[in-house]
Amino acid sequence: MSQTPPSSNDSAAADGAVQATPAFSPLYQQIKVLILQSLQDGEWKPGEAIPSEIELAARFRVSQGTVRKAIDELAAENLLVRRQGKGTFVATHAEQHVRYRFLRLIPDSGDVDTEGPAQREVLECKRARASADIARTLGLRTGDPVVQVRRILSFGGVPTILEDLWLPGNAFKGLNAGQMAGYHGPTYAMFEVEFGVRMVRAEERIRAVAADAQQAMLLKVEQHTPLLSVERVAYTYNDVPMELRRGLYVTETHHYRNELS
Amino acid sequence: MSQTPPSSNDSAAADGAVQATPAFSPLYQQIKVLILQSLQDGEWKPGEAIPSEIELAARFRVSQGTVRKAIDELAAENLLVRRQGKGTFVATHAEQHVRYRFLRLIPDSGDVDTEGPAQREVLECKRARASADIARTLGLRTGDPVVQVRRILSFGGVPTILEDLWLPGNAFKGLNAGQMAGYHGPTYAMFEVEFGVRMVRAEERIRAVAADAQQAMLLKVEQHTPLLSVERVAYTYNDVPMELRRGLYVTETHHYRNELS
DNA sequence: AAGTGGTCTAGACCACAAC
DNA sequence: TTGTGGTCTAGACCACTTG
Repeated sequence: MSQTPPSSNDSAAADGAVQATPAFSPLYQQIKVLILQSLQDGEWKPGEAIPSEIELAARFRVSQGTVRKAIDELAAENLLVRRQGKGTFVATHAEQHVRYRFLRLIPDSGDVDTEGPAQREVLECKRARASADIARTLGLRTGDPVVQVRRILSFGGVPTILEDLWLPGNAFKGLNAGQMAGYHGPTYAMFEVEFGVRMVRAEERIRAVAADAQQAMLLKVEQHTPLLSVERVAYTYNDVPMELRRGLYVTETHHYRNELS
Repeated sequence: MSQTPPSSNDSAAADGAVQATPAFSPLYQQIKVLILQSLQDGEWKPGEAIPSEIELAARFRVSQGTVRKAIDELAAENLLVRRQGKGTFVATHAEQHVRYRFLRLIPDSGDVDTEGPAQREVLECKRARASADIARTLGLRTGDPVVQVRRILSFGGVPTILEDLWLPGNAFKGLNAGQMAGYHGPTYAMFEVEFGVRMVRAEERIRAVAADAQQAMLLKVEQHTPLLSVERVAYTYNDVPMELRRGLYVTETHHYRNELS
């Protein structure tokens, strides 16, 4: 960790490109990258505590304040969770207060708790080969192995979400319907435990569509009922796409909630 | 600004309630409130620079680092914008890179720039009285004066958004169709300039609905076409609601983009 | 009591923008 | 050259958790 000056750019020349601007990178950003690296490498697993700020400061040969700023940013990105008096922990989808952080559909009453968690029914869970567009969004090649899942989520017995998931076959070897249905808690928490894959962020594209005959049957609504089409790409560390998900949401008694700021 | 100790709780007893925990509030939070107060009071207007960190530190009798932390949080909330070497500025909807920050509908191509800004057609702009539910969400009483606007936004000549807006009559006295249609740039930027109202954050509830006869006609689509229903409540400083907006989005060539993290 | 994160300070220096 | 925000440090002390 060079300190004086804070190395203009530590990254080894990956290719022959020459940067006109040396891209000054603050020390705390370099520390952030190092911590991120340890997270990726699984040195600290979801739910575990990472070393204390003082330990990390010693390890990286910087002041506690610099480590603090790096951790602050990682906490702001929901990769770490700070708990005063206890330590800093690797974020996980299994925590109570962030459960279903990525599920934005809530009952119109707003009272998520009375409803409880969704009931899951797995219709299909099979190995397949990636089509061209699925391969593209998952960063694979056409024909590469993928796991495909189709399921229905119900709230209070009412089928509300029909979802198709595509996952890279290599990372999710051995995923089966039993796991998808049996795990208690968010699917993403199961992915962490069973496959060591932690979803960090996601992008969604939302449209309004009309239910076709099959979709209407599965969701127990009239054909042509307007549905929310939610296409999600979820990413692990380092912006690596690890899931494509296409969902159809019934919005009779629920709505998709979003906060703009 | 009490410093030793950092006043356990400065707020005067608003009611007779006794707090079991004194609710320790860090100095920088108190500074944050003071800055927020100045923003609300219009001491610094959108687009203007606020005093330098050193000046604010002197004014509040704290160190620069404490002011910095307060400003950091306000910048993270998009209330202030820092520009190295120049100063810290009050955020505004008129800035180029945050224009239409609250409009999440983008063309499927993803290329927002080729499309350019929306064409606005104001169908209606009238004074009215708040119905019960509109009064409730705007924090008014039923029958209080409101301004109601109906308009259509088109992209490349294609009508895409049909919107109804309700605004508190007192704050938006004198708003007329000419202003709504004539202003170049985001409507929220016009609100800042003409009425001194800055929208800080908003909540949206999204559903899929079918176009009725009138909506279909106005948006030039088939009746029963699935549309995205977006109900937004926008807030100024201090979580005061200042706008209710009900929009219907055509999602044939556009989609609502959302980022989860 | 010991260890963790959280706050606050003061000072030095760097990067950027404007004059 | 000056003034702004941005980084980095070192140390003191506070608040929270656990033993």
